[in-house]
Amino acid sequence: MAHITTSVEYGIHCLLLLVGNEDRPMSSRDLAELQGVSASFLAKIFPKLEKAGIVKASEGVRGGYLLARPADAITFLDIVDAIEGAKPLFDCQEVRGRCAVFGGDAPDWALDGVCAIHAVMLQAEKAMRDALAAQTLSAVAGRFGRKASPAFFSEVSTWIDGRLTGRTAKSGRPARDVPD
Amino acid sequence: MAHITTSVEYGIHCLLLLVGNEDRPMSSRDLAELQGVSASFLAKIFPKLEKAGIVKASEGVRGGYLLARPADAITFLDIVDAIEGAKPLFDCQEVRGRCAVFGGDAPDWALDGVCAIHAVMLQAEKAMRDALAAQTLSAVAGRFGRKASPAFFSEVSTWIDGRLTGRTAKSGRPARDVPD
DNA sequence: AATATAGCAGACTATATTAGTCTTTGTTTT
DNA sequence: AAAACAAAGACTAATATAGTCTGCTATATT
Repeated sequence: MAHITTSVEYGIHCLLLLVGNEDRPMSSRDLAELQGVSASFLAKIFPKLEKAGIVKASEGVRGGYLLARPADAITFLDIVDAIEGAKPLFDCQEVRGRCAVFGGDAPDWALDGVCAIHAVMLQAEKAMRDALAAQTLSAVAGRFGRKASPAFFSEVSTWIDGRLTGRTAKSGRPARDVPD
Repeated sequence: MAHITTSVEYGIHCLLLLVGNEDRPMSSRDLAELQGVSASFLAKIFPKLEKAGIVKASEGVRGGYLLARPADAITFLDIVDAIEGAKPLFDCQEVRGRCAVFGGDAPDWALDGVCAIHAVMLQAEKAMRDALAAQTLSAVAGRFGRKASPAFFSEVSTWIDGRLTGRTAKSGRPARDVPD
């Protein structure tokens, strides 16, 4: 699989939907259905985002998730690290110490500091992480907003409202379904 | 596993040993033993480096591998792409088209161009690739050379010579073993 | 010419990770 | 009390990686 996983992709899509949504928590189920992805899979992603302080959860019937911070204080790097746990781009096997001429006992100069190859990889990883850190949720949401049709956001809002008003009032059925 | 694999790590270690080795092909077996890694695993890596034009192979008894180009014309990116086949950092699932408000038929504006999230990931990937492309084999070899003990290179050279003179002369036994 | 040593290709195994499901528990609103 | 939520964890399936083994062809040395 790719280094940046599907979990991150789903997570970011959800967080973008939460931008500008301050007072109406959204459940992971609704977020999943709105986007056509697996609800039980999303349910495993959000606790990680919560532990990282990116979203805050509220339990109970009208519970759900909201952004825990302003969208311009959440970077893509924050999200990637929250979900994937800062996994390294490269995992050095320390081959340098195994050279046969050392006869199983590598000298100090050979093991001192970071392996020259590893150093290059760390530099590349930093370049990637810097690029991710330069992108905030609000910037990307803004970019998308400029592209989306004007009607889109109100349609989404209506969809969510339909979801919420369908709750508890009558049955578990979403409000889009034909009422009796 | 990490995105940049152990195969790449082994490959680069071997290529660094081939820098400055113009007229004495080294077999993948000797490269493996010199570095204490699996010979059969290395044997699967080198054909990829050859197809990419990074090394050239010679068959037969005194055969092996040499760099196919000057070491300052081989970048880490060349090596990573040769071995891993340019695999993407991020594999976009095109979630944007599945939004429930589209009702299964996403409008053009939603699918136009590259997904906003994907664009960020491509930018991060480019930053990483640029960093890898900026590092040549000769630069890293030079950096290592400044760090290594002066005796190291002649010890390695002696080890290789021992390997080669042991060939064919008597048996498969390397020349380091006691002669009769 | 014979042989050992080389590259190369492909089948094979083991293990780890990822994507995804399902069940249980506890909380909160209505 | 019932329904809707979060959260935790056990579980499965598919894929990728690391690594082994076998067989084939080519070639330099003897």
